[in-house]
Amino acid sequence: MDGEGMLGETSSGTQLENWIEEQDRLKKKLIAYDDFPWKLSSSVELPQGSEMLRYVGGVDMSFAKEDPSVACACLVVLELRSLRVVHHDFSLLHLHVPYVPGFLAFREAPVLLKLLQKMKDDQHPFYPQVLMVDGNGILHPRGFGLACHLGVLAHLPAIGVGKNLHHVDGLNQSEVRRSFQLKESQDEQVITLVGNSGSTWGVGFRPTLNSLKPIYISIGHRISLDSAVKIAKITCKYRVPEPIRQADIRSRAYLQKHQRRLLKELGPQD
DNA sequence: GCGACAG
DNA sequence: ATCTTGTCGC
Repeated sequence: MDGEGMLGETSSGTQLENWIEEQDRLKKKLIAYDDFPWKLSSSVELPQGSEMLRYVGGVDMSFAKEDPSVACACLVVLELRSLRVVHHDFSLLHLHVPYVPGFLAFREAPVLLKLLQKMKDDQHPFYPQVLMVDGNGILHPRGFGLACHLGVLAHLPAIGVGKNLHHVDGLNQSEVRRSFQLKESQDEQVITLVGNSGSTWGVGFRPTLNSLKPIYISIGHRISLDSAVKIAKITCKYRVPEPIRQADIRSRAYLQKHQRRLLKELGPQD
């Protein structure tokens, strides 16, 4: 009668407090600068032993309309130069954790981490050097979105990519659109997201001339905003960066293909 | 108090 | 996140 149960808890607020504590604890491990051995550009001579960025990962999840708790998680790895998928893996599961704005990671991170861990355990040659995440990084109420969460727990450089703006620190979509219009005469496709407090949360980015609606890039882990934007630019064939787009397409297709078996096997569970 | 709120 | 038809344009 009191609206509890939204989180499956018996005492309202307790779970949220735990989640906030967890985010604040992990946030202390966040690295907000380039912290990787590879290079983005080969314009200059390669110092001996230095490697290039070659394998870019992407993660996303899809859900069944019949039962929103039935989900498909997908991890893809693309070869940067060709933007071809060189690895993909899926996980079908039943989610018990609800989606709560600001706490997406507690719903999606566990299964995505498993997919990454599986590759690592197998010492897979295409294990990603950087991960693009369908969800924000520090562009988040407490500065620690899904991309940060995954990055820190997987010890992997990560980039947050949002298709909608999470309103934080006074930021809002119409404001971003106005900013683009002011610079529209020029070739400007990137708008820095500076909140009322003066801090920079990420950038609004219009990948193609067609896409009026921007995507929102923010730091996940072990990478600077500049590098994150560079990688977003070179992975965009369409509005959504290819690693995330492929994870999205494939997770949805896989879910549909196995829908019949899913509803029967996962449905009666619990 | 009311509205806003990644996926 | 998911539903859903057509439609405009290269």
